Amino acid sequence: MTAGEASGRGPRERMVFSAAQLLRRGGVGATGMRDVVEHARAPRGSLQHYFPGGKEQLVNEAVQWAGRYAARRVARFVAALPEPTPSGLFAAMVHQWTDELATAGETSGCPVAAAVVDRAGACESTRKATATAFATWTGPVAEALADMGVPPARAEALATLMISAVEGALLIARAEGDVRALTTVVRELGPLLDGAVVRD
Amino acid sequence: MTAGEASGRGPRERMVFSAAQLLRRGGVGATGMRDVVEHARAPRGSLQHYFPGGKEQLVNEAVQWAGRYAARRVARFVAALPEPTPSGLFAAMVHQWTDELATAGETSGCPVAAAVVDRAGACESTRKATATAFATWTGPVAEALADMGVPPARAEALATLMISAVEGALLIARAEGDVRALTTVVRELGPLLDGAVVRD
DNA sequence: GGCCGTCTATGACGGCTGTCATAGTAGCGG
DNA sequence: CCGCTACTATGACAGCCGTCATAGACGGCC
Repeated sequence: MTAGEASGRGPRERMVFSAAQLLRRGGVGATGMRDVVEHARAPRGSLQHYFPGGKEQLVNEAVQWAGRYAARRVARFVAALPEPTPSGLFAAMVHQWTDELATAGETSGCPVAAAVVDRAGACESTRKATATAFATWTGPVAEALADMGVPPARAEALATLMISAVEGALLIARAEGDVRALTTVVRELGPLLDGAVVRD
Repeated sequence: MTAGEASGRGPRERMVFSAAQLLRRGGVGATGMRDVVEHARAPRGSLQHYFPGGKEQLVNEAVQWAGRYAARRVARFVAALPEPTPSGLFAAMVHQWTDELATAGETSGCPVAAAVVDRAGACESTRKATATAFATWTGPVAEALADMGVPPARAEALATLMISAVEGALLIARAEGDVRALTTVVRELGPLLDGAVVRD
């Protein structure tokens, strides 16, 4: 979700991308439509053209985009891992955020989490969008675990645990302005994850 | 954080309580000052009297209150546990939310998480308030683990892991409208927690 | 009674928000 | 050149927000 991710694309995709970006730092309330347009360097008039459903639609698409993005990341991690282990995958997933906090000194959060916090109770369509986003994120993780030798039944559960831990630790890390919680979670959860692998 | 928690108290404490309550469901943006006053059945004029620092102060106090509340809960769990084990404590912590979702069919989230998502990047004082809230929550948990036989060095780390897992699973549960993530996390993390106990 | 500190009441203000109405331009097939 | 579709431009609107100014009520204490 770094910069340059959406250059060359059409204005529509740039707006979705920018919305996700802005959601990460201030939540739904602090993310104005005008801000999105400006951040995406898109024409303002295009808003009502591409997103007749208004802010709700834009937020929903941003959330779904984030889900697909996370899934893509996982796939890339798995492909790049020298010798794939569950703890290695988990470390790679977390590393993305520790890096960001280390370089920028301040983290943005997860756009899906922001949508849940701000809209889950008020807007059913957005709630569903966040649910599918988590699902499209959990899927590849569970699949990767299964490929590493984790029994399929447990792979799904462990994937949920991994994502829960990441999201929670990210909250704490943002609060503390420090990567401590993220690194702690990686260290403590690693052995458990690797222990679920069944040698064959 | 159930109803009746703040009856009989002065209007000031009622407003802090109500703020925390409202933060849980819609985040900071959706929580208006007028809403807080109405929810607390407090006089509107008292706002600028008790909270001259405005919304920022009110949110900060609500967050700190939530931290103390969570710590109190943990202490009560520990006292009530028949035979104290780390997994038992963790299950009790999570049970509070599964209960709420089961009865109400819809969960509110954690006010501290809401404050982080909506204000961590914009308001330094609120960010610090969330950090101390997490700290006052983690403290009793780590202490309880140490009392159960977990080496103090690991107790702190495991407490962070537990709270991370709860917060993350709560996000997923709200998104899915289902307790699945919460129960999964309890089941998968339990053995790891109990395994950290050093018999003497 | 007069004063004062604590608390409450109420209306107004400026600013920002999402949304919409209306009009305009660009490009293309005919 | 016409007409059509896709896209953009811009200003206005109603509504809500947090904040503040001002003034009133209550109660104790000299």
